Amino acid sequence: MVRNKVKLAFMENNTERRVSYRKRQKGFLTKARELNTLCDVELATLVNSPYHNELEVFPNHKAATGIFTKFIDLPEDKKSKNMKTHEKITTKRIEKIEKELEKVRKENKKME
Amino acid sequence: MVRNKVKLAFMENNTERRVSYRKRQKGFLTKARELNTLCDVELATLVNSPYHNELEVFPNHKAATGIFTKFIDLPEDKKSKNMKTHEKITTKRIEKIEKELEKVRKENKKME
DNA sequence: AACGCTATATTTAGCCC
DNA sequence: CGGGCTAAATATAGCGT
Repeated sequence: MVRNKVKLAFMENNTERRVSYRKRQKGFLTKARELNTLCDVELATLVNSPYHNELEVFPNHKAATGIFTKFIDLPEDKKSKNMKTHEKITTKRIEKIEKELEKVRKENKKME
Repeated sequence: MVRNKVKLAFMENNTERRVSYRKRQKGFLTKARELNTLCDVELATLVNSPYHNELEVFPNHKAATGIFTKFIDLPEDKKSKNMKTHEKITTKRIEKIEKELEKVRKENKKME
């Protein structure tokens, strides 16, 4: 992502991975905070890594628990009110992801 | 964050907010994916917004449910200082094993 | 191991269609 | 509205301490 591009794959070097983790974890939380504040959406994240003792939770333990609980308890049928619409959305999302995947693959090839 | 800086506050303009949301949501998921892949940590996110019908879940419904459940079920006493010490020991052990793993990997590469 | 620095890669606000 | 473009802001890999 800088100086040299980094291939999107597990970083095998322990030291580098740890340093990268610390930096990226910080950036990730910043992005979460920005999205949350600017657009006022319900957002929670959870990171469990061997690099810190406690879990990294956003925005905080209580709020995250609330959001997660609501998600887990969500009955199956609530997840697709209208199957056709649901399928359409899913298809679109898959197309998007496939495009991104293709992009990433091309980028990775370039770097080799 | 570009052209003009944006104040870290709720965007009052509906259209701008929606556009910003779409862009930032995409960026946020990318960052989650990168952190997850590069550092191989247990990571889950959940975004519920009025801008899309479904919840945005990372990495997927099943994995997220698992991670969230584990988090919610975590008993209070697991957060005690004793536990932290224990976790520290575990972390150290993991570090040791990882170093060994790295060593082995290097040796394997040499042999290729 | 953790920090600070900086050169680049990446993200994204403001526009245009 | 949703997609594409681009300039400017940010994030971060590699390196020195």
